[in-house]
Amino acid sequence: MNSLPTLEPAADEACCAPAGAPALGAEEAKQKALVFKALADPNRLRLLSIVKAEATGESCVCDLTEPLDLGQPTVSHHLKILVDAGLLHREKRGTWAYYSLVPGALEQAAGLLATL
Amino acid sequence: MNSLPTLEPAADEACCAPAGAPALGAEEAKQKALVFKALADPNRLRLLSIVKAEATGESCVCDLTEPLDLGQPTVSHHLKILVDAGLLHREKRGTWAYYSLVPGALEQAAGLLATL
DNA sequence: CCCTGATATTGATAATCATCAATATGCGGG
DNA sequence: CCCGCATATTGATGATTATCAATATCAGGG
Repeated sequence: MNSLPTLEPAADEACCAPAGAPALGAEEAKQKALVFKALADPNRLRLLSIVKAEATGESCVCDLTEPLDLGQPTVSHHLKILVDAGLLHREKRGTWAYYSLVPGALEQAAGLLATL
Repeated sequence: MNSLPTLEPAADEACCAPAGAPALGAEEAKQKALVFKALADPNRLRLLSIVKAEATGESCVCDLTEPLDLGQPTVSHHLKILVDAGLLHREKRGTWAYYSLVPGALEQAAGLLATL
């Protein structure tokens, strides 16, 4: 249903830009923009922050709706965007869904800026 | 006219988060989201990339409209957003406007992810 | 002093997005 | 087997946003 490589396949172009196109190509730019789009919302940044700050490394949706003062469907929606962007991992155990940071994902997102 | 601290005043809060709020606060999140909002557009990423790749370190608008296949007003609009976000610097010499990367701005933006 | 060219601004429009209410799904307990 | 709870999905609505056409600003040249 989705073909969003977003983060993982960062190595989709050769090391040397083809002569005449040293700068970011259109498709490459669109891919990178997807990650920043996911980060471009205050509530999503707070979600990442809360999950990161959790001692266990994971949080369930029920712990996330209250501090953000948002409805449960809205939080689920934001979480889905973060998962699709490759930033969060989702694991369902019983009735609860636990979200955790994808290891290295934030560092990789930061690295996107270095390779502009 | 604008009160967008965005990048520069990153030191607007104490070093230690107030007890009870270990995660990102609402206002802090909004500020950081502003920077990522500026980065969340493919054309703006390409603008940054082109300016960065330029040997002289700067580009004028006339050199930026063509590779992006966008109208001149649209490019000016995107450039303004990048300037407001603290990522680009604008200098007008004669009839031309030259844009250059603000030194360290991309690194600082990347650092925002480390301090979530 | 007008004229040309480069850039910025304004106004309008279509697309995207954040949010909520309502509903669906699916697990665990009685 | 039905019920309640946690989460996901759908549909609708209001708010942003990206884009363009038209116009304004403004420097330099004739």
